[in-house]
Amino acid sequence: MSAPVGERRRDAERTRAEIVWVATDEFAERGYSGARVDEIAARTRTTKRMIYYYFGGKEGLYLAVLERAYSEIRAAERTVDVDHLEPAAAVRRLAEVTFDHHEAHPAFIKLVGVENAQHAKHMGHVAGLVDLNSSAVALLRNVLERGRAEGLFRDDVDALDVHMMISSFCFFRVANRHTFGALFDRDLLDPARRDHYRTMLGDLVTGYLKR
Amino acid sequence: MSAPVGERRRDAERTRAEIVWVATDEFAERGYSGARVDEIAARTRTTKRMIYYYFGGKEGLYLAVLERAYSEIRAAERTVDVDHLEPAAAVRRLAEVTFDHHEAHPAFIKLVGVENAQHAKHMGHVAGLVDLNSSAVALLRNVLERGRAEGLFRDDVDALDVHMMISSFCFFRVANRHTFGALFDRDLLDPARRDHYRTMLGDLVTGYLKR
DNA sequence: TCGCTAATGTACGAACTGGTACGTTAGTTA
DNA sequence: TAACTAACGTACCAGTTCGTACATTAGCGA
Repeated sequence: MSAPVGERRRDAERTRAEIVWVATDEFAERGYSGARVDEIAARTRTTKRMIYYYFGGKEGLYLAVLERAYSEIRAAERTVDVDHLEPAAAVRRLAEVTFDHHEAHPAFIKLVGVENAQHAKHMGHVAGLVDLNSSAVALLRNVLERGRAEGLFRDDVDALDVHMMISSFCFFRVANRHTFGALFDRDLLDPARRDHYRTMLGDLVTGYLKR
Repeated sequence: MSAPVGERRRDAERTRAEIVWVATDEFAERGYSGARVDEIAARTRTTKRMIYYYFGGKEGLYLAVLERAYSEIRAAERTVDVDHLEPAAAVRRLAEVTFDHHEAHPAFIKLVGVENAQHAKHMGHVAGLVDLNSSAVALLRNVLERGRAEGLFRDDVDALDVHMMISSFCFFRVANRHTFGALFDRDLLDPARRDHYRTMLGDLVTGYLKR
């Protein structure tokens, strides 16, 4: 925020963070092979040398980017408190949180696409990722269990399937907005239609769960 | 199929087709910038020179790939005949066709991802694409209209929204199978679960439409 | 205040990669 | 059958891009 121009300051943490920040945007926007190490360096206040100093290379930097991106979701997901809501409302709330999160983090969505394009071969190298996402599904599993116990939900639904259903809708809306817009002349991210889609997702999921 | 090795044959059409075929796979697998012109040439029975001769360059080749990929869906979609089915069954049938098509054409799904990564900037250059996809939605619109007229469906649903809903599910399952598998240890394309997901999609959509 | 090391900057190289100049051959047509 | 053109192959270039060798400085601890 206040780095004196032309003066050399030593601040390892800031340098690291700034590199990861810029790289996130660059990898998300241009893909793994499309991203240029020189370009990332140019957009930071430091040099390419630092990327190799801190991250070893392009791949190491990409790994750091993936790790940070996923840690940020974790923080967002933790804010959800659904225990005091009735089952249907809780499911709807969870879907909305995913909906909002996807919309607010297009760069993350793009990274998911980039990682899939590489058959998720880097994901295994990011520690704690699995536990992280599993816990998110566990939350949903509990709600479904409650709904079943109260006789409100079908008893043949799997939490992971519901999670997939919710993610599909939210992911597609953000990830494919360009081709969808080009083909059907409809901007899926138009703010005027935001509430419509949010409600639609809730209806879709709760409608599926009701017995 | 029977090109004599080491012998020079002139067959413009075959050469063109083979280049596009290989390039489809290469662009889908490695993305636009990740794909290598030399690599594509090496995997054909001709040389890099021919790519420039027929397509002008990397971008021209990519355009040809996009065009062919979309034309192939058109053919598939035309096989659907839903007029003799009752509305709910017709919608389910349309969803299943999309489901099957996505599963059978992973390279196409990847190309959609690649094109979105580039903000769909090439799509406009492929003639007839918009009409093509619009007609697919028109089919769905007719069925929904029938359902509404018979008092079976809600009257506030938009055909394009339903199309999006269906595509989301099918697209996600194929496009994100790698990260999903890595995070949750579930293979979304496991043949043993195929029918389950197909039925689930049908239930999901028809459930949403019912009033 | 004087080293000592983490942190940073500069310059450069080797390999890669899209693209092209130029030569050659197959098949058609006058 | 001679000439002409579409189709094809070879060799190469110029720009790019990841990575590194080497020089330099900031700030901390003795």
